[in-house]
Amino acid sequence: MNTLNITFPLGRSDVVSMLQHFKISPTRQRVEIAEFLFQRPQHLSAEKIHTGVTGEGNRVSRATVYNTMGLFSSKGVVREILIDRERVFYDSNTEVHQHLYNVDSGELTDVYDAEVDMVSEPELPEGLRIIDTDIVFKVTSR
Amino acid sequence: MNTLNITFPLGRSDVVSMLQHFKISPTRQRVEIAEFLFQRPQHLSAEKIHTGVTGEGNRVSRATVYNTMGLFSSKGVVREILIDRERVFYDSNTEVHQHLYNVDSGELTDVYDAEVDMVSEPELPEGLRIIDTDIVFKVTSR
DNA sequence: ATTGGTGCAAAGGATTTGCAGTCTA
DNA sequence: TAGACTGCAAATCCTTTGCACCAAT
Repeated sequence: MNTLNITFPLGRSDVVSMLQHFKISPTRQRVEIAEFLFQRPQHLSAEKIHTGVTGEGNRVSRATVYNTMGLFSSKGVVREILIDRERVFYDSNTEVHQHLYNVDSGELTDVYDAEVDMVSEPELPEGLRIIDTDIVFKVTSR
Repeated sequence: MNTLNITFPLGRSDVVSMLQHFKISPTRQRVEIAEFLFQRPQHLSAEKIHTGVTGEGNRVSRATVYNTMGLFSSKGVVREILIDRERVFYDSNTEVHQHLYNVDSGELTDVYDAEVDMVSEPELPEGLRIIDTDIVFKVTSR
């Protein structure tokens, strides 16, 4: 996966070059969405993104948020996380890392423990290649 | 996680004792659903389960399928898999294993490579314990 | 002009919920 | 009889889609 080293937060010009790096034309809406996403590493739902971006005084439709996040995911700008039954989360943290999901609270946090990287890849059928490895530790306090 | 060694397929009496083992009262619907699930290790959506069970001549409502699968998941009878944006899958394979998800076809297959088990667990905040570790390798043929 | 991008509202579809009826201890 | 369970249909709510308008090359 084509990732970048990011120093949060990213300013407007950083965001623009990032989008160009991923061959995405930096329209106003996309830049505003990306700026919001890369203020810090975070896990956001489409709705949160929409609220956040419009809350900053920008005008972006819900449909465009979905379009844009679909585009960003497919290009590798963000990572799609499917953990919560309710909705999709988008992870603005592009570093290699894993997730801790608290099933009681729904809270999702990052894990960086180096040892996890030792996971060896499975035998793959001909012609297939791994594009992403998702590791989620489900935890409870009960 | 409280798992059992299962030899597929499970017959009605096996299913009944399994449910009792998990402290689930074996109603007619639950037994029929479990029988369908444990014919073989498989990944099924709620809709597929409903179609399959009623197709065998049993009468179970969609709501009961959802109720039952929620109950089975919470008790550890099956494992919930959230990979497909569209719907939840339930895994009747309770052995420790990982998944290969073909993003092109949506196909989900099991992985048993022993090496993957070497994954070490992350440092956990006080009072939390891991109840499940999900590892998904996303693959493509493109 | 053509292509790509956006916005709005409606549609779609999986899952949940309310509630009445049913079974069972 | 109480409590657990089920079924039906309506409601919910995230996400997608159809389509008209706008922007940029």
